[in-house]
Amino acid sequence: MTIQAKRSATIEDVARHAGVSRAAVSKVIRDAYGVSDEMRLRVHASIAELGYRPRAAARAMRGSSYTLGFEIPSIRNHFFPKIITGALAALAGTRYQLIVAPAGLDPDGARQAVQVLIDRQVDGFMTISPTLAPEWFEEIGQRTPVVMLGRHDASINYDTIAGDDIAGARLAVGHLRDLGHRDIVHLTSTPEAEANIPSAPHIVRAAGYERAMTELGCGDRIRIVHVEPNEGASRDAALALLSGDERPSAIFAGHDELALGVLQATAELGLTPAEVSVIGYDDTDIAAYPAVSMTSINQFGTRMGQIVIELLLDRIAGRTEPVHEVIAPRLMVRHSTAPWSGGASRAHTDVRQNELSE
Amino acid sequence: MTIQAKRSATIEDVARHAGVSRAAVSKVIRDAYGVSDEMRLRVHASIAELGYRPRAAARAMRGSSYTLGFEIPSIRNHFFPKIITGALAALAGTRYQLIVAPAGLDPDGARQAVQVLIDRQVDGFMTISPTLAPEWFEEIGQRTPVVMLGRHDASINYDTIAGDDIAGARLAVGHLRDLGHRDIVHLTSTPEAEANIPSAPHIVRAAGYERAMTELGCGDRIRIVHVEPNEGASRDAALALLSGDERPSAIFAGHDELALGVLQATAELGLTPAEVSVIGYDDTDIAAYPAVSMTSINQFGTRMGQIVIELLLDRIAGRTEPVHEVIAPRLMVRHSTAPWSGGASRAHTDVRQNELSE
DNA sequence: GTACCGATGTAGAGCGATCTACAGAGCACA
DNA sequence: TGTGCTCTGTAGATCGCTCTACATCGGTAC
Repeated sequence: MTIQAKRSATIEDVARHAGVSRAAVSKVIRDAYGVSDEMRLRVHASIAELGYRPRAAARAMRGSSYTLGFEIPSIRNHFFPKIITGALAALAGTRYQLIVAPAGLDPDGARQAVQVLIDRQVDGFMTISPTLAPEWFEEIGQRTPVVMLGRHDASINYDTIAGDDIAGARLAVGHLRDLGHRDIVHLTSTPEAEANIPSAPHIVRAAGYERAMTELGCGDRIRIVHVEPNEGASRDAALALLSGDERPSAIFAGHDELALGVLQATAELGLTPAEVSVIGYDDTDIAAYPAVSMTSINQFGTRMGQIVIELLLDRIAGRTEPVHEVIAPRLMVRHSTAPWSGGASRAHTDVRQNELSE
Repeated sequence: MTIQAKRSATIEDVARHAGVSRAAVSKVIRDAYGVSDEMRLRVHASIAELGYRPRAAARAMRGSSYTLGFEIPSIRNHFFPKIITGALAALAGTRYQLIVAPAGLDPDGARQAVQVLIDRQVDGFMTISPTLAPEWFEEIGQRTPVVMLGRHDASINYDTIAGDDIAGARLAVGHLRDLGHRDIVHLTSTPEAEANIPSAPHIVRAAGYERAMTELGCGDRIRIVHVEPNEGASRDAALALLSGDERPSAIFAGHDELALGVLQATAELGLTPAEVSVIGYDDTDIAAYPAVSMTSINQFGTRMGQIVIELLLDRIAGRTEPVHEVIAPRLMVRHSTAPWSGGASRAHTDVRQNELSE
């Protein structure tokens, strides 16, 4: 054991150790054509003995980095880990690795995170950026496989995968309607920028809400409330809404975090689900937690993560036509929704547990 | 304009466009010594015009990649996002970027994730690996700055940052003791491998529990139950524990996820906090959620994330002596703990020693 | 006038892989 | 025996940066 910190082995060291050329070693580690069994064995033995690991940076200079990247907005949203879990499972057994670039805190964080991935020369990446321009991704998509998650872009140079937000909104409104609710408010978080991207999930959900309300005979009750995308703001908005004159009988929130804020407000006001039902979107684990037990729309995030990987690997393998996947959502009925009491003070909360989850 | 998808600009293009040498451009983008103001301006103008971005891979070949990496175990644990949030804040304004390598699903996932980061030649990384050998990190630490989070290793080639788990356990036990509880069981998740790392957080918490129990006059009631680290297993174990003859009056869980499983069990058995109090560790956001309202130990994860970045940047700047940070935890009292009712429903008899062994 | 000096810029090697082009061996077939 | 083909393995260029060594230049000191 030498004193100085030894540099770790390079392909050159392996080649010398095995008594072959660098190119030969390269072929072996890439499983490329033109290697005899005997050679393969010898090289693998040397690799093992020297503890050699190819440097991703050097590989990326000419070939591929064997790295896929995920750009993730605010990591505190519990929906995203589901996607990553699914992706990791799909990646097991391939030679590809996953890195995650969390969007930073400033407004331009998503774009920067995408740049981080491109700068690292990932072989493909997934992005969840409701606010970035499609044109930008069209351009990037010409060079690097891209999957956009959540948005329903009609892209040609990149793929998309999204939940069927129209159907999801329909499920939510339909469920409330079945329970006798008519005054259903939609609470959504639409930052200014997102308003420019009509294919963004929240925009589509809102459109789905309007359509469902109309189809179910509540077209005259359509009411959409916009709010900053955090639980506190949602609670405040809900408090105002629920203590005003025109109290709705149900609130359909654009995602679970908002719905949790609403639940907080109903708790503070002492309102039961029979008086004001609440339904979220994403079915994050906190919604499923028994003490919370919030009705929500499940988007099958784990499955989405798997498909993202499949789409990326397909593109890497050469596919050029765009694919637009849409996943049917599913209603998860829990205890935050109940038959409308008709405006009476208190009513029973019947127990309908739906324990299936991811 | 040509038809083919244009390759993005390289340093060569910028140099030509600005009418200077590659080396000059390199100096400008690295803010290195020996650049005139006039030159800096010209180069920056060309960079902007061409939309040039240096490739991380090429930089990593000779210099640094300006990338820091975080190895994160199971991303579904809500504690880790806090750390990342803190790190992102500390990173804003520096030239460094953060990438995250999620540990895969197989048993060796943590090691592989660390390798992913090393292969990508990050300039430094953080790891949360309760089970990997210190020797391995001592060796890596000679070449790359490493911060180990959670473990109390007495390392010399890498830094550590951890909550004061002895103090945390003391807070938990002390709080329960103050409420009149004596039969306090410690529920901990210790996979086989972790048992070999005495500095791992769960091991230290368990030791802290024993010490606190002894100091607070409950040395004869020490009972430690091991369980697989997931909510379901925890619930099952709690159900068994709470419906057995020797029902404890309180359960101190090694982390929130386990505590949530216990809460589920107490809910199913209809036990109130006055009968069986529950306390967790990590103070994840689900614990703070009003409907859950679980007493827990806060570890200041966001602050930890900041410090991790500071430690890494310090090392990169040349520090060689190890630093071992310890963060004092804080008790967050909520509604899952309450003064002991005195065992109204059942009397507790003798208490056996725990079954911890090898 | 010569020597020295600091400041600025350039030339060219080098990082560790991949990839293209090609050489040599072995074999089949006319 | 000569030709052509497949199969293995090698040589050497190359990717886009950084870094070391050195050239140049104007100013100052002696």
